[in-house]
Amino acid sequence: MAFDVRTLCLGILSMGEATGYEIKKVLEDGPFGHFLEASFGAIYPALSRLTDEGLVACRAETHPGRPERKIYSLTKAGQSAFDNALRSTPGPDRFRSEFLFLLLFADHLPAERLSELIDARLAEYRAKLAEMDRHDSVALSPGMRFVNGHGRAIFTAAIEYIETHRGLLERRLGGVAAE
Amino acid sequence: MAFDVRTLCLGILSMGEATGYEIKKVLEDGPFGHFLEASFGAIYPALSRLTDEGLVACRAETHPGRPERKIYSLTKAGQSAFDNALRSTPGPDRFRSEFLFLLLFADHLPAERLSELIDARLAEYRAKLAEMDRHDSVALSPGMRFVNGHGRAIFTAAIEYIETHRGLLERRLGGVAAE
DNA sequence: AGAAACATGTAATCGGTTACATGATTAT
DNA sequence: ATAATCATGTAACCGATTACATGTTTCT
Repeated sequence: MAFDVRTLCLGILSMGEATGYEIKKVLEDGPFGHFLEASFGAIYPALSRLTDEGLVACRAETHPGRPERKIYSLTKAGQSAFDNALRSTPGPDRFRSEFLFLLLFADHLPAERLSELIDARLAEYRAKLAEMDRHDSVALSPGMRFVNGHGRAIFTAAIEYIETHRGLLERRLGGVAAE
Repeated sequence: MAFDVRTLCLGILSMGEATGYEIKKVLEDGPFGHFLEASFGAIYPALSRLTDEGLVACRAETHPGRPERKIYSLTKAGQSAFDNALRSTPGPDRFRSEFLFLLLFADHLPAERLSELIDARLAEYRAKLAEMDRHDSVALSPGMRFVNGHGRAIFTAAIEYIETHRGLLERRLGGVAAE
C-alpha cells in the first residue's frame, strides 16, 4: 500500500476521531503541514471509501439546518490496515521547488525582481519557522516533536543559506569573492 | 503558465540543445535532481507538443538500425515563452516525505526496524550529499552553484538533525533528557 | 455589512506515472 | 552471457486538484 490520502486519513484517525474538515485543518495548520497535504476533494471520497471497506466507522451528528457532522474513527480492521501500511518501506522524499527552478535562471531576471522574489520567499520561510516554534510548545508525541524539529532544522538551514549566499545571484558584475 | 514538464524542457533547452533522453539524464544526475524530475512518458509528449507549437525546433540524426536521435533546441518563440514563464510568481515549495510520515508513528514500529529505517535514510542522504559535492567541482553558472549549495545546506542540516535527535525516537523508556 | 470559518460533497479535468513495445551497442 | 546505457514513443490508468454547489454561524 502506498502513502496516499487514504493512508494519511488512517494515520490521522489513529490519533483520535475526526471529521473530514478537521483532517484537512490538521494537515494545514498542524505540525505535519510542511510535508503532507490533501484537498477536500481527495479527503471526502477517501473517507467514504474507507467506510465502505470497513476500515473506519462513521457516526453522524445532525444539527438541523446545516450539513451533518460526520465523525470518523478507526475500526480494528482499520488499525491493522494502518499498522500494515507502516510496515512498508517509505518511498523517496519528493521535493519540488519552482522558486529554486527560477533561481537557476537568475541571470534572466531583472535584478530588482530577483531581490523581491528572494525577500518574499525568505519572509514565507520565517513565517513557517515561527509556526513550527509555536507547535513545539504544544504537547506533542515524540514522533511529532522529532518531525517538527526536523522541519525547523531544515527551514533554519534554508534561511541561513539564502541569506548568506544570495549575493552569488545578486552581485552581477563580479566583485569580492565570498566563501 | 505553470512550471510543468513543458516549462522544464524549455528551461533545460535554454542552456543548450538536447535530446529527450539527455533531458531526462540531466534531471536525474544533474545538480537539479533533488528538486526536479520528470519521466520519459512526460518528456517525449511535451517535446512533441512544443515542436507543434513552434517553441522548439527538432533536428533528427538518423543512424540505420536504431531510433532517430532527435535533437531539440529553443526557437525564438520558445525563448520568449520561457522568459515569460520566468516572470510568473513561483508557487510554494512542495515537500512530501513518506519517511517523516512514518516517523510520526515511530512508537507503532519495532525498535529494530525503526533504527534500520533511519540508518538507511541517513545513508541515502549522505550519498546525495556526496553527489552534490561532486557537482560543485564542475563549472556551473551562478544560479546552479547557488541551487546546488542550497541542496547541500539542506541535506547537511537534515543529516545532522537526524543524527543528533534520533534518540528521541529510539529511546523508548525515558532516560536522560537531551537538548 | 461582509469576511472567514464551519461543513460536506460531486464532476470535470489534468498532469503525470507505469507499463509496454522495440532494439542496437557497450561495458562487466 | 548479462546487464546497463542509449533512444523513442504510446496507452492505460490514477490520484489528486479545481471549481462548483449549498448554507449556517461567528468574528471583525
